[in-house]
Amino acid sequence: MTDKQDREPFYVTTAISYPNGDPHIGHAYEMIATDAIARWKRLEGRDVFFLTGTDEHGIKMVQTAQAQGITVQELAERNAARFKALAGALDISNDDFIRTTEERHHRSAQDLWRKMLANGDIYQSSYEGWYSVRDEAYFDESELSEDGEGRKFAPSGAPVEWVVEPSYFFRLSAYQDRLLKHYEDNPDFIAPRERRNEVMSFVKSGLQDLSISRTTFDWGIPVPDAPGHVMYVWVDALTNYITGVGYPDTESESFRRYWPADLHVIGKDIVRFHTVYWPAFLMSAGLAVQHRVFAHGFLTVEGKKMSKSLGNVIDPFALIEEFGIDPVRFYCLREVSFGQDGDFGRDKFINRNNADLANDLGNLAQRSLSMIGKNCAGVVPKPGAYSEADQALLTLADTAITRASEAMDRQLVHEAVAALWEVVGEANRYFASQEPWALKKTDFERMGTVLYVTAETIRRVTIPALAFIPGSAGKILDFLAVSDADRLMSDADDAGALKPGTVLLTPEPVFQRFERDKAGA
RNA sequence: GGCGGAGUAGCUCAGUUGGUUAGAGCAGCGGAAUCAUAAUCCGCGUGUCGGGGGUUCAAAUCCCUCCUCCGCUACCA
Repeated sequence: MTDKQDREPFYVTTAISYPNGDPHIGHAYEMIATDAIARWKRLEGRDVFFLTGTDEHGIKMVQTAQAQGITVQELAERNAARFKALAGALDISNDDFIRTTEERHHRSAQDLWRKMLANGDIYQSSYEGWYSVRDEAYFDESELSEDGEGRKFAPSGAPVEWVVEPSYFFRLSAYQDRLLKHYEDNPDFIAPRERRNEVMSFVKSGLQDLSISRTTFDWGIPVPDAPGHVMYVWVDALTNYITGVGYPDTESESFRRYWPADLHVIGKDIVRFHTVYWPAFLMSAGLAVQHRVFAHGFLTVEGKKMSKSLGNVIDPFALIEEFGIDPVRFYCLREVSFGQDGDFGRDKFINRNNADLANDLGNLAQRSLSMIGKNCAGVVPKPGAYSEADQALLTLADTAITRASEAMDRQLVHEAVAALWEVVGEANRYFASQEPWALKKTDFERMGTVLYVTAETIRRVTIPALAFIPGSAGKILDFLAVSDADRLMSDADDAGALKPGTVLLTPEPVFQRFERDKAGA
């Protein structure tokens, strides 16, 4: 591997999670998908910086803490630790975990504020609206209901009153044209495509200035030189992406190296914040805009929306406990079209695990490698001349790897996985049709060639699979005696890198199979 | 309401410069094989391609209309 400085940097982030509750499968999903992208880029030899973290300020944290009878600091500590633990439990390869309550982040957000202020984009005015004290939130007139006496109520049923609150505003209206031009000039800025259309029509419809400070609570980053004001959480939260690489020290090595980010992976619900507000803030502060935002969909559970009241919230820790990390990762990456909504269903999960992992890949590795173990003394056989069938399989591996790479460049993770597994399926057909167990008696040398081609194909497919199922793919590569240094995409591309004569380890089953429940939900 | 997207086998979907018998994976049924984690391989689908109308020699693929679902339509994140 070459020196870090010689490799092209790639900076990727998840959205930071709001830790006013326990992490659920949706948080896990975003981490897993982003991790797959980060790992893939590392396999390609890029110098990856992968950031995730928690967004700990804002009114909801205060409310949740109150409800639980603890301080908001205690709540933040406790839950941020759980999110951090989740990343660990999922084998996420993040390089840093940022918390917005950290001092480095306060400095960063305040500096960004000052830059926007200096640029003339922040001014003081007042925010007026219908405010519900109980909800501690403003509501639009259209959301309110009215009783017979002209009193208005929030959707929650709480009474609202007209409140005028002093607030700082960001001159978002001034950025409409620049944003539109940015979208036009950078057609890949927002993905998937549908999201781009939505954002553009939103911006075209006209932008109003944004209220970016609050005075009704103090759990936030203080606005510089403005006692009583804390920053609107989104100003604070979005800034994490630059804090994570060293802002406000724009001359730091990491900032210069990694900013602007190559990719922000986010949920579809926060597209606007990332594609309208965030680039506008950056432009205002004189910073480069991130290259791309990809919005993923949401997961339902057994076809139903996840909710506390339905009691169908999936605890990712429990899931990993029951099935292991890689099956969970694989399901999220393979079963869901990245960018669209998906469903987590127990039967579907088990089917996917059994079919693709245990039966197809796991068993293929087991049957071929154990034949090498038993018939070739555990040493990679030397292949003879390739037959048409051999060549076809080897060529398919080539094209699949290429297709997978192209898909990953567009974050079509599910397509990348599918491309690789097409090879696995074909390798099984190849193995069955070549019948090496029969060749053992009739043409021992030919058997060796078939086993070699199969093992080599497994090697070439398993290297890219490290991005998706790092633990299990790593085990298979261990059996193949592939050293850590030889597990890059360039090695997968290198047909024939598996050297005859290499002593292999005795293979063991890598994947488990699971029984489907009798009670099919 | 406005703008946008979608409706293809039980499930998830592929399939638009319109053109051979509309495909894949999973699930299901039958068979083969035995190297392997009872894994694998082969075979099996009379699908109104949402409904209706139209253009065309020819439409899942173009036009019109209707139905259904979804997203966006700003300051809780």
